[in-house]
Amino acid sequence: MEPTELECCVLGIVWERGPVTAHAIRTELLASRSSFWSGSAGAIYPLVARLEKRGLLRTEARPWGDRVKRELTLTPAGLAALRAWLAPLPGWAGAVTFDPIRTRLFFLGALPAESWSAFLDDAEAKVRAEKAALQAELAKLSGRFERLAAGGALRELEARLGWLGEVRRELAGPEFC
Amino acid sequence: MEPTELECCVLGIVWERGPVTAHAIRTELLASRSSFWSGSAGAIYPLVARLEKRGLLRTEARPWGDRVKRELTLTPAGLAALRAWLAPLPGWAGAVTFDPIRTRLFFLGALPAESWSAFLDDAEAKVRAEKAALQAELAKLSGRFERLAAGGALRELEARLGWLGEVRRELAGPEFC
DNA sequence: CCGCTCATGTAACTGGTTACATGATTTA
DNA sequence: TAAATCATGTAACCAGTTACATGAGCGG
Repeated sequence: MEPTELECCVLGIVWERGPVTAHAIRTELLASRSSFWSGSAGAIYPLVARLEKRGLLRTEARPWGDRVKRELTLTPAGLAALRAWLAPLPGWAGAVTFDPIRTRLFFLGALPAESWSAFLDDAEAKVRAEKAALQAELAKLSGRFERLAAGGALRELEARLGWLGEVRRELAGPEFC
Repeated sequence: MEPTELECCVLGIVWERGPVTAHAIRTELLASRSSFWSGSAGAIYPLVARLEKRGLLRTEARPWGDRVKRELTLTPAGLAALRAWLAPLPGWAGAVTFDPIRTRLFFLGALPAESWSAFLDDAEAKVRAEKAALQAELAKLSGRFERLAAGGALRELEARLGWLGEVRRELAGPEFC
């Protein structure tokens, strides 16, 4: 079966970070700025077990007290799966992404016109906050692709801010509609 | 319990389109450019039943042959739920969205450097195709908020194209990393 | 009368969430 | 030594997917 985005993302993290524990993967996902990746234990541990059963990951158990610490590495099949996921891109890769603000704007007419401005203030404040946090993080990144990816996220947030400004001008303007 | 994004989106569609059948909601979601909204029957029909049980939707059964056609309308509680969903925005509303291309770029180093350019070509072609389709659709839209939302989606796609160009320049440039 | 669109559903499955449970190691 | 962090898992649940099943109405 087609692996999920999260599964392949985990393969990618293992590829990049060398031998890692499932816990380290979790913390990396939890640190991600995107709300898409939760990294809950209930997602990661079964997922890792799944990938291991499919032969994409290999775990090496290290004694740690009277428990074991399981360090994950990619198998050749795992690397192949990662590469197959990277390219070619799925058909929907270019599709418009899910933006909760844009989705809500569709139905903004259900709120009284007096509150539209407050809605836009709220949206702008939240995007700006995210942008500031991302910029602070970007300054600390060193990896080539990490920086490029963060740059993309930054451009996305800037596009949203520009758009919110346009929406504000349009809604403040002529009411003929 | 907190309603899901899909549930509230359905409330919004019912608010906007007046009395509609569940089927019409499906087709509207299926037509959406975002791959996020699938509108499968197995999602919509149980969802509508759920919203009805919670008193957010009311259905009026119309005889149609020897079956019934169920037309949905918002209840006052449904309108209140829709408004509560619209504002205030959830804390994560400003977060960076999920972009499959950006996610993959993180791990592009797992592919040989010779194939990076093909990856970017592929990504650019897919985003451009989406942009063209969206522009064609935008020309046909008439609703104020519909147009504004589509404009936001367009800006997002343009930001991604700009970013892909930047990535290309960066990767073509100095290899010192 | 054939095929398309409108229309309503169900059943099995699955990936991910929330919440819980446990214990080792490190650091203040 | 107490608190924070590292570490591994499980159980119940749930929303959404895929695939299936059925049938009305309509245009060619």
